Order: sequence, then structure tokens, then C-alpha cells
Amino acid sequence: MNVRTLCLGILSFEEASGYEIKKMVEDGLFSHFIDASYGSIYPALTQMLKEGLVSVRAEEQSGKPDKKVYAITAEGQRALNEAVNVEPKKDKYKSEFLFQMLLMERVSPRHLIAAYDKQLDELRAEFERIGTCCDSAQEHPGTRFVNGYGHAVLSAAIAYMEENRAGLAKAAGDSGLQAAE
Amino acid sequence: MNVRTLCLGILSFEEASGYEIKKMVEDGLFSHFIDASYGSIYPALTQMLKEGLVSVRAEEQSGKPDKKVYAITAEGQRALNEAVNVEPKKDKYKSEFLFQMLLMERVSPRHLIAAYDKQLDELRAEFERIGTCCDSAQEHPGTRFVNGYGHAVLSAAIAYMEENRAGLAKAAGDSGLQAAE
DNA sequence: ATCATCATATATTAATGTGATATATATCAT
DNA sequence: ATGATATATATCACATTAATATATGATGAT
Repeated sequence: MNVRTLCLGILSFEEASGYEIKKMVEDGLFSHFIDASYGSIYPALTQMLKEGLVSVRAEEQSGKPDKKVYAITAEGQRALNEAVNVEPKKDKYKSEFLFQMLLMERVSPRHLIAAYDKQLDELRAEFERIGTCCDSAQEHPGTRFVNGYGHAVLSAAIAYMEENRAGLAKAAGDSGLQAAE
Repeated sequence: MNVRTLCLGILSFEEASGYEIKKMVEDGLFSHFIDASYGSIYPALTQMLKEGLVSVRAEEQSGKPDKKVYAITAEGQRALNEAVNVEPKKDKYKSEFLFQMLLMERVSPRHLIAAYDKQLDELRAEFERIGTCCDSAQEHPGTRFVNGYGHAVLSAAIAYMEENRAGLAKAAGDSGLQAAE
């Protein structure tokens, strides 16, 4: 699945600007399982506009730069339906945090504990993000399912991280003696 | 974190060929939170060999092509220590499956159920992969931690998927009436 | 007051990485 | 024997990221 399909999927829920799409996949309800950068979103929107899959409308804003609000067209709907009726690729999960934890003997206690607490903060933030929107989205089965999935996975991750937080300080202190600072 | 650091990290556990590194991140113990393709692994190894971060030794094999077994050097150890003592980037999780579930009204019952069962199979396979190696790795704290993390997260995902399997068939049948086949 | 930083908003580009493919050989099942 | 699968390295078009440029207003620090 490419960024084009991703943008169409988001636009099928509500019209949005490129900037807003980026925010949604960064901090919003889609952030848990989707990712895309400006460098792929803007070209995708421009190309799909040319192909008639999306329409655009300029929205003037006092002071701030004009917003280009994109909306999905009928042709875009067809393209999205086609793109989504395939066998999905395997999930991809990349975690530099877990890589660092795997190599913990090489990481200084300071870095290790900072990384650990940062990870816990991010997991909690994502968990709360889902929690706040569950009620308003209870009607829509797709949103309910993915929020439920995120809720289940994140609770488990947070619980595991909290359980092992105490033991970490000792392990970091021990292994940190040989680690570079 | 780039593929170079990734390869160094793997080679710090045991020497390996490019092919073996790919297998490890694809099916092995690292597959849960790491990913890399041949197109990035081979150039990374070649470049690091030129820079002296890894050494290479050709291993003849009857019939099969010769294996180039790479090993981390002292300079590589220093580079790895430096690369790992940083603030890790945010986790990245991409799931086409969850994207499809979000847009379930657009997906045919056939595709939806196939995707669901494929997802469950993959989660179970990954769960078992971790389970089989837990005992032999109980000594090493890094491996133990990341395996425990994976175990916790995957059990939660599998449980959620199993709980919601029954309700899916109905939802798919309902929404599938409008979906393209 | 002024200076830095952050948020909004679009856009571009070098660098990185993926996914597919090519090459070569061996084994195994049908 | 034919196709599929596994071992093994390598390359490349294309997709994507991470960083940066541009422009402006608001907010907060010194």
C-alpha cells in the first residue's frame, strides 16, 4: 500500500489539507498504525489531483498561509475500493528502543533510563489519544475495531514496561560500568 | 538508526553472512522489531568492510555459492557503542491490515475474512518464534527483555483478535453488501 | 523590548531504503 | 523433467524519509 491509498483513505473520512493529513498520521487517530512524511504526501495529492481522484479548494486564512483543502472524488472512491480489496502485506514494526534494549550492555545508564522513560511516555500518550476518541467513534465499526486493537496492545506494552521499570535501574547500573558514557 | 548500525548490532552477537542477516530480521529473533532488505544490507556490509568496521572471510560450501561470513572488528565495536548511545527515535508501526479494518465497509467479506485469518496466523507464528527461544536466551538480559516485550504485546493482540473473530463474520456480511467484490 | 521557539502551511531534495529481479546451484516432490 | 523451495550475492528503479527552505503569527523567555 502506498501513500496515495493512505491519503484517499483518510480523505474518505473527512476532507483535509496535506498538513492536516500529516498531523493525523503523526499525532492523530491514525498515528498508531500509519506513517507518511510531507515528502510523500504532497506529491501524492498533487498527482491524484491531476488524475481526478481528489479535488481541491483553497481556504483563505488570516495571516497563516492559505490552506489547500483536498476532498475525495467519485473516481477516488472507486480507486480506494479497488486498492483496499487486496491481501494486506505483513505488519511492520520498527523499534529503535527495543534494539537499544537488546544491546543494553553497550548503553550508558543515563541513556538507557532516558530511553525507557521516553518510551513509556509515548506509549501512555498514544493510549490516552485512543481513549479520548473511543466514545465519539463507537458508531463506526472500523474505528471501533482498530481503537480496540490499539487499546489492547498498548495496555499490554505499558503494563510490561511498568513491571520491569524497577529492575532496569539495577541492570543499567551493573552493565553501565563497562558501557561508554 | 540506519541499516549499518543494525548489521553491526546483529554481528555483535554472532558473525553472519548478508543472507543470514536477512533471515534473522525476516524470520529470526529480531524479526519482531527490526526490518531490512537485501538492497540495504549488502551495500552496508560492503561499505563497512571498506571502512574497517567489519571483516570478511569466505566460507566454501559444497555446491551452494560461497558464503561471505562477516564479523565485527574492534573499530566496529566502537562505532556500534557510539551509535547506540543516543535518544532512540519513536517506534514505527505500519499495518495494512488495520488500515483495511478501518475501511471495512469497502472491503468484500471474502477479502476481510482472509486478511483477518492471515493476521492471526502471523501473530501466532511470531508468538511461537519467541516462545521457542526464550529458554536458551534466559541468560542475556537484553534478549530476555525484548522477548518478554514481544510476548506481552503479541498475546494481547492474539487475544483481542480471537475475541472479535466471531463478530467479524456478521459485520463483514452486513457491510459486504455494499462493498465491491 | 527583543529574541527564540513553536504552530500553521506548502514545497523541495539528498540520502536512504524497499521490492523486484537477475544469477547460479542443489534438493525435493510430483 | 518440471516446478517449487532453499541457499547465496548483487543490482536498480522507484518510493519514502528526514531535513531544510520559505513565510507568518503567536507565545513565552530574558
